[in-house]
Amino acid sequence: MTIHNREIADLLHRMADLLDIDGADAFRIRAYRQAAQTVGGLSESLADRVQAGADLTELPHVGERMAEKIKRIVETGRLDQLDRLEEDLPAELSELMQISGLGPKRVKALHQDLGVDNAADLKRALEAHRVQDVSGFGKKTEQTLSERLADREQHEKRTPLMEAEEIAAPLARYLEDIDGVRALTIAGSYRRRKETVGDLDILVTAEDDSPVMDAFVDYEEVGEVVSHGDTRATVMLRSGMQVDLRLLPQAAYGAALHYFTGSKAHNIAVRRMGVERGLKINEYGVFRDDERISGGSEQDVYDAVGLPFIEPELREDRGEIDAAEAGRLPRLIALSDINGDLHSHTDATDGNESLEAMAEAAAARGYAYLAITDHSRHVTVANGLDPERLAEQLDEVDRLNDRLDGRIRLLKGIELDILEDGSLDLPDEILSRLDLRVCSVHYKFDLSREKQTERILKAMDNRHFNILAHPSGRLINERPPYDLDLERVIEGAVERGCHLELNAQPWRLDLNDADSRMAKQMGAKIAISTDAHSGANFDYMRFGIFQARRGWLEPDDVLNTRSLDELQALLKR
DNA sequence: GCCGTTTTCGGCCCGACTGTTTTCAGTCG
Repeated sequence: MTIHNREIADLLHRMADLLDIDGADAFRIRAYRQAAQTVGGLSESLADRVQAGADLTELPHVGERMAEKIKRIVETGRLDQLDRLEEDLPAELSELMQISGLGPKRVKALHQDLGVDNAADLKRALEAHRVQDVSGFGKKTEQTLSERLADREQHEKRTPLMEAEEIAAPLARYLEDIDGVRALTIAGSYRRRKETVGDLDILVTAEDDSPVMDAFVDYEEVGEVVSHGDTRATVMLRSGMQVDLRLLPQAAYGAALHYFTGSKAHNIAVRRMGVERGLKINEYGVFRDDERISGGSEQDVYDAVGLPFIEPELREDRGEIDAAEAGRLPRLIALSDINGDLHSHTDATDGNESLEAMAEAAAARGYAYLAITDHSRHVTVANGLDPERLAEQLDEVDRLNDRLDGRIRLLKGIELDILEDGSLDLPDEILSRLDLRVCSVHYKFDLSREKQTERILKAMDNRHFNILAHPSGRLINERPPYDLDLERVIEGAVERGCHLELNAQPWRLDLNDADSRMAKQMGAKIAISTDAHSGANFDYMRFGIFQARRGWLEPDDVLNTRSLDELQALLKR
């Protein structure tokens, strides 16, 4: 069984945590954490790289010794040094470190003084009020730990971006209405448009006498006030979302915006460039010899280190700094570049609205074209179309196109099922009458990596195959991606003149950011599609755009930025 | 443990808040 990058990253993270608890050198610990981050963010399989004899030291934060360890992990599934650490420190201690308020020192104290090795032990120790007697702990700490532990049990997942927006928008409106509040930005992964958000980091500037800090903790949705100072406060909302508010001087707003937008790895890289130039960069500004020289805008920060502005979606330390230095930052795609939608359903199958209503909704968004891609017959639960019903729909599309009089052009399409043997579930005769065919895996998610890959590649051999829909099949927080050699699938798509979808449904966002970027680099074209089941669903497009931007996509990488003529040329194979 | 057109040794981001201290350690972001 080949080991996944995620598992390698987990081992390295656990190594870092146990070293931390063991009191090892802080920079050695960080080296493991950085290497784990590199491994976790990689799209192509490290196991495959190792087998191909690739030089792993080319990866950021991976040196000779780390490369050797990763090789050993790939070969044996284990890490000797970690095994040795685990003789004295239970692996579960690493999980205790995830609990907010517990770091390496306290975890070690709990382990040594109370024999607490995991969350269940901790819960018992807290209930017996034995924690407050451990040196460095007290009654208050015991209380907060009890709350955090209970909280964690009911809410441990990151929040999808769309939900985060629904929580953030009313809070932002509430804060903006407080006396004296001037500027407000939600920073952090929210601003980087990451597919899920851990917590909200809100930055405000305000008049000196503004009651914003007090008003924040009084917000009606606040469940618990975690901390409450003059310039910084943290609350837990009743939804389970943690929110940090920071009050900043106007002059420092740009520097703070940069600092709190992150990512942490990006910030460290920028600060290091600052240090090389004799500058200190923190959330209050850019300093030379303790003298503040700028920091009112984010551009000030980038100016200080000689870089052009880097869009928040790119700030993940995935090469954006090198690209900025070389003047090769992408011109990221924007919502306004989108010219149509290539995946939508009507009430003929599992959509909620008529063909005409969908056409009108798409036209209202200024689109030049909309592909109607109802389900095919294999998806019986969705009342999938057989050849006869599809033929009827095609006639209806013709009639409607006439009535629409050029306001928008409906494309004849279908969402085909890729069957287990790699065939498509409608005959070629009817498929040849269509403008495009979107093809999906909707069942048999548990095939082996080899079989799933072959299944899709075989389907692409059919010359009617145009776009592979939601290529990984994952549902955020609900269903992991099926096992697939995505690199081979992309390669196969490029060879055959097929394309891949970035499905914009907020719970799919599939392809993800890293995979979108890999597809781009391999020369694939991507359709950003909403998979709309109602007219309102066309608004999901913005989430697809966010993910695409995080994947470094430019208008030229995307199918549905094209004019109708260009699109039709690209769909020919 | 990583990294390097100043360096193969000696650096590695840094400030706010809390609770337990009695001047500061631990944690977080």
